[in-house]
Amino acid sequence: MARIDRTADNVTIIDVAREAGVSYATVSRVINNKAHVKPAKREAVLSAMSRLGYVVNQQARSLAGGHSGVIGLLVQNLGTSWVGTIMRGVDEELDTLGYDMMLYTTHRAKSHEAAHVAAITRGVADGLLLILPRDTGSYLDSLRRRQFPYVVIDPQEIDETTPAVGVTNREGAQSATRYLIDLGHRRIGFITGNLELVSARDRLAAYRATLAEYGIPLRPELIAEGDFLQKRGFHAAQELLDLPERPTAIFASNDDTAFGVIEAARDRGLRIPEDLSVVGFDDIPEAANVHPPLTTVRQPLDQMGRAGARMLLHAIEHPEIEMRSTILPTELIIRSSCQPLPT
Amino acid sequence: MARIDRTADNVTIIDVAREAGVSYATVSRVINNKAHVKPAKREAVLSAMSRLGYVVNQQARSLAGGHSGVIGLLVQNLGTSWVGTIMRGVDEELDTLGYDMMLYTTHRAKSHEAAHVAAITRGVADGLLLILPRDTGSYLDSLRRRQFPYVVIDPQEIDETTPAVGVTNREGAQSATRYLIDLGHRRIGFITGNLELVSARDRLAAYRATLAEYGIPLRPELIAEGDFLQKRGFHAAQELLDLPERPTAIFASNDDTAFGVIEAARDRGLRIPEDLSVVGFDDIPEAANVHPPLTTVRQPLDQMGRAGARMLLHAIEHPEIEMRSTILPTELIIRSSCQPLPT
DNA sequence: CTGAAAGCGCTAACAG
DNA sequence: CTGTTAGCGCTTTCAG
Repeated sequence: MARIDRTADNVTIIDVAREAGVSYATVSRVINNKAHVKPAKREAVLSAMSRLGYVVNQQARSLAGGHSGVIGLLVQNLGTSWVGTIMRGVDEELDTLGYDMMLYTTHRAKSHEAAHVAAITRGVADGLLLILPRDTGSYLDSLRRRQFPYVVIDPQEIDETTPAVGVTNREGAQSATRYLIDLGHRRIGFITGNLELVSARDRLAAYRATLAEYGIPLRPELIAEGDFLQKRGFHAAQELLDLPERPTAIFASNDDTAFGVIEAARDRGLRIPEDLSVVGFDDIPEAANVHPPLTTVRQPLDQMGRAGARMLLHAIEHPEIEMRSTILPTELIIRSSCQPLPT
Repeated sequence: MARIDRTADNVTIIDVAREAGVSYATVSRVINNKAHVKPAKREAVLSAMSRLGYVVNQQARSLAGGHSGVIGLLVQNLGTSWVGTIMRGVDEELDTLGYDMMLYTTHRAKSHEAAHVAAITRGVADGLLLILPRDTGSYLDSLRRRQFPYVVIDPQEIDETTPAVGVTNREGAQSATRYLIDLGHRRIGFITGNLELVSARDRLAAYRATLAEYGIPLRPELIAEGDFLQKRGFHAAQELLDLPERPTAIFASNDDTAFGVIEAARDRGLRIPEDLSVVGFDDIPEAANVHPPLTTVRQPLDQMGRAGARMLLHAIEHPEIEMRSTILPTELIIRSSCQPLPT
C-alpha cells in the first residue's frame, strides 16, 4: 500500500525508460510519434507511461528544440465583451488543435508590448497572436525577419505583407448609414471611435461617403468624437441631443458607445426608437439584451478569433507557405432601435 | 551599418557575459538581483544586457530550478462577463507583481481538468489559480501533498484546509429576499442556479430560510429550476408567470437568469417594476445597462480575482505560511427593477 | 530500429 | 565577491 501516488511526482522520461526497459531516446521517439520504433517496444513504453502517469515537461521539450505547444496571445485589456468574445474564438480553435495559450495584457502601456513580445518569442511560445496591437512598428519587423509566426487580429496597417484578420469596417458603416437614410433619416448624428484606430477612421469615412453618395450635405456639428467607451458615448450623445436641430438618428461607432447614447436619450425622456433611432457597431452579446434590442453592425468576433488562431497554427506548421490576410464580412443586424422617420 | 538588429536574435546569458567580460554566473546573479556583486561589475553587466537586448529565457530558468514567473489559470469557459471580470482582477494583480498568466480552459469537460492541472504543475507554472473548478477531488489532494501552491476561486467545498476565496452567498440571497419582503411582496418566485454548485444551493437555502423567518409559507410551485444561463431563466420565468397566482416578484439566482426573466416579462407585456419586481445576483457589468437597471446582489468579482491572485503569490513566496480561505462580502445594489407592492 | 551523447539557457551549489 | 561546474528534462544527431 505504499507508493500509491506515483502519478503525483516528477516522473521523467528516464523513469519511463527504466520501467519499460528501453533507452530514454526511444521513449522520446514514442512520445513524439516518430517512426522507427518496433511496435512491441512502443507498446511497452506507452504502458509504462500510463502506469507511471507520465506528463511531458513542456519547458524541457521546448528548450531542447521541440515545439512548446503554446501560443502567446497579446491583448490590451481583459474583461470587455469585445476581446472576451474574440478570445473565446481563439480558445476554441486552439483547443481542438491541442495548443495552450499564454496570455499577455499590455494595459494600454505601449512600452509593455515590445517587452512582452520579446519574452514570448524567446522560447515560451511557438507563435504569437496580437489582438489590436498599438505599437507594432517596434517589433513586427523583427518578428518577420526572424520568421517567428504571428498573426494580427484587427490590425492597424493592412498592408499585404502582414498576416492579419480584419473586417469590412467601411462596408459595415456604409450599410448602417444607408439603412438609416432609407428609413427617411436625414439628420443623422455620428459618434466616432478612438480616431487613433483605423477602424474608427474607416467607419467615419464611410459615414461621410455614404451621406455624400445620397446627396445629403455633411453637417460637421452632427459628428461628435468618442473613444469606443460608453461613458464618452454618453457625453457625445448629450452634445448631439443638445443641438438646436436635434438629430433624428445616431450612428455610434460601436455598441458600447451606442449604450451611452441610449442612456443619454433616456435621461432626456426620449424614447427609442420613437424619438431617436440608434445604430451600433460590433454586435457584442449585450447588444441583444439592452432595451430596445440594438440594431447594429455585426463583426464576427468569434470567427475573427478562430480565423486568427487557424492562420497562426497553419503558419507554425507550414512556415514555408506565405500567408495572406483575411478580411471577414460585417453584417447589419436589424433589431428594434430604429424606425422610419414619420413624415 | 551591419548587425543593427542585435536585439532580435537569441542573445543568451553567455553572450552578455562575454560582452561584459565576466563569467556567466555573475550575469545570472545580476539578473536575479542577488547580493555579492561588485557595483562596477553589476553596472557592466547591466549595460551589456541592454546593449545586446537580452531577455531571459523563462523556460531555461524554470527548468534550472528558478521560478517561472507564470501562474496557471484554469477556467471553464471564456467570454462570459462573470469570468471576464474575475480574470481582469487576476490580471491586474498579477501585472503589478510581474507575473504572467497561462490560461487553460476546460470547456466543462471534467476530464480536461486533471490533465491540465498535471501539465501546469509539471513545470510551466509556479502556482495555480482555479476558478470554479468542477472535479477537484482527483487532484487537489495531490497538489496539497506536493505542496504545489494553488488557490480556488468560488470553491465547491469550503473546508478550512482549502485555500480559497468565496463570497457570502447566503447573506446575499438573504438580503435580496428580505428586501423584496420589506417591499411588501409575499408571492416571491425563485429561479435556482445550477444546483450542482453550492453557490446555487446556498442561495436557494437562504431564500427558503428567509421566507420562513418572516413566517411566509413556502410555495414549492414558486421555485423553478434554472442553470445560471439566460435561456433557461427565460423558460423558468415563463413557468412562474403562467402560474394561476402569478408571483409579484422574482428573485433570480444570477443576473443572466434575471435577464431571461426580464425578457419573459416583456414578452407578456408585463412592465418591470410596475407589474413585476426582479432581483438578480452577481452584478455583472451588464446589470446596470439593461432596462430597467437591475437591482442585484453584487459579488465583488474583480476583488475575488485580485484576492485570489494575491493569496497565490503570497503562497508562492512564503510556502511555509499556512493559508486560510477568504470570504468576501456581497452587497445588495438597489437600482430600478423593484418597487413596493401596491396595497 | 535503438542506444549514447551532446547540448538547449539557466540556476545553484561549491570552491576559490 | 566571482568563476567553475553539475545538472533541470528533453530533442536530436550520430553511430551502431
